[in-house]
Amino acid sequence: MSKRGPATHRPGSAGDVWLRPPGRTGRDAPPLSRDRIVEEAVALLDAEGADRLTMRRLAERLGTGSTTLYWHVKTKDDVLDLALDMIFAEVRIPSGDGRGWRAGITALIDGWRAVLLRHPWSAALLGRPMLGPNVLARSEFLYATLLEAGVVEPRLTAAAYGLSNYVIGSALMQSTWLADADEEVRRAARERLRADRERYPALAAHGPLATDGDWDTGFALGLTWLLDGIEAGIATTGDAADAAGGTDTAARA
Amino acid sequence: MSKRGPATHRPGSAGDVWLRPPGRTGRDAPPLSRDRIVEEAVALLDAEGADRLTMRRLAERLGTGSTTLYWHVKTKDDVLDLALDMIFAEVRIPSGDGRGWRAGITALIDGWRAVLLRHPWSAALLGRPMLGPNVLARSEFLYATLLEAGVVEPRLTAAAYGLSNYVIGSALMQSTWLADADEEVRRAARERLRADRERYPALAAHGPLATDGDWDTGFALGLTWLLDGIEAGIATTGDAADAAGGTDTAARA
DNA sequence: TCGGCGACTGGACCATTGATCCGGTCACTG
DNA sequence: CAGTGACCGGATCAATGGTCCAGTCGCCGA
Repeated sequence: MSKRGPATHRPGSAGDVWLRPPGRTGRDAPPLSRDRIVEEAVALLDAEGADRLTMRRLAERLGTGSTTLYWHVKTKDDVLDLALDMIFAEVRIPSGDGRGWRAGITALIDGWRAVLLRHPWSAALLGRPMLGPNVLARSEFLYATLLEAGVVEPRLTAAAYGLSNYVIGSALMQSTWLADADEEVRRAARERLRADRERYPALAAHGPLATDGDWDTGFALGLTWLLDGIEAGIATTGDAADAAGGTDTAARA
Repeated sequence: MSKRGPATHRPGSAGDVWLRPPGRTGRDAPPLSRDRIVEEAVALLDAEGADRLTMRRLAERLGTGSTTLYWHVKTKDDVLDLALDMIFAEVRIPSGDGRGWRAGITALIDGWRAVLLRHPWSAALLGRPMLGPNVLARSEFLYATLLEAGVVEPRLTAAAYGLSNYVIGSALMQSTWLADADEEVRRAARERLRADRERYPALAAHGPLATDGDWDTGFALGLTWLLDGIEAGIATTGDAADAAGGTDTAARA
């Protein structure tokens, strides 16, 4: 390693002058923008999980020093917030065609859930205010669709929140349970539950560990229940019911 | 401080012999058990939040050195897991009196939610397998009650998960939104949303920021929807409906 | 042509944190 | 009273988030 080491301290010059490539200190990669950082952060998070994301590792992947990142980003939390918002861009906002509000909302929620599961680290980050443009756009669609469907105020907030919270909770639990130490913790937990069978009879027989898998139908069922409840509220109140132009509303009522 | 300092290194002797109280190196507090650690951890978490919990601070509050904690506990995550399970002991498990399954489940879920909101740090920790005895006991009650009510398998898991996920998501969002930088971030967010009013019209008019507060009725509404859906499933399937001994089931069907 | 200015980069450095090493102390037993 | 095992803690390590400040590069006005 030819101990040039920390003694000389010549910042910027990576070796002798003769070895230094011309122009921009070498390295022809795009000049490191906030977007590139976040993009790479998402890749790193996808690949190695939330706790393996450090500023140094991220910088290394980007071919720069860790300090440089702080010029584009104030703190590490910024990176996380930006990454969280970025993946929400993957959720396609359903076009407001004539397929009714239920179809639109179902599509949105399903896409939302798919994204959260595709990036398992995201579930653990949901405990922070989500105010990025992509998140807001999806929420806007949700509120707008519910409004068009005729949902009014005491129930409007409940519906929007209920749906969001349901997705978030489901994704959080599922990705926790799946990603966290695959097949090892789960078997240990199963064993432990079977050992205490007399203490938790129902849980041991029908618990989440017994029926491993098939989260999808369970999720869909719960979603249906919520939507049914919302729809029933519209029918009861009755006002502005078919301002939505959705045939689905009338059909199911 | 009379620089006796790090030079001498006399472990265990906190000062001269004359100053040392007799017996057990002084300090008459109970001899530091795992329970006492977790108890204090919960107190610290309640008082200062999740990110202020360090092993050193915790040890300081307990009047010991940080190293000692690792004799009772393997890692910091252990402390968090134990703390999370400990607060669930506060949730009273409803007695199976004749008030029907809906009343029991509602009571459980409400208690659950109350605890999560009373200890706001807990919401952020939900992204880890919850296998403590207290959590398991509550889940056991949930499953047992649903089984007694006559909910069968495709819908059983969906019901149990749906309810849990709904509480978790709701508590996560609410305590995030409330605890996180009170009244400052919220106003900034409100402002930002009002600024982009034309981009997010529905959100700005009826968003979570507009109708600040009254989370309770919203939560109750969503819970009703879920319970209605579960109940409808029982009525449809019809088998083993009144094996529960609950009068409520028959009454509402 | 040149001086400098602003955008950007990174090596050294700092404080904090989780965790470990290892030399202790204490109550209790034979 | 020696010995044993439960328990304690100062020093220390490695990793991490974040800052300081000395640099480099492209560009723009004089």
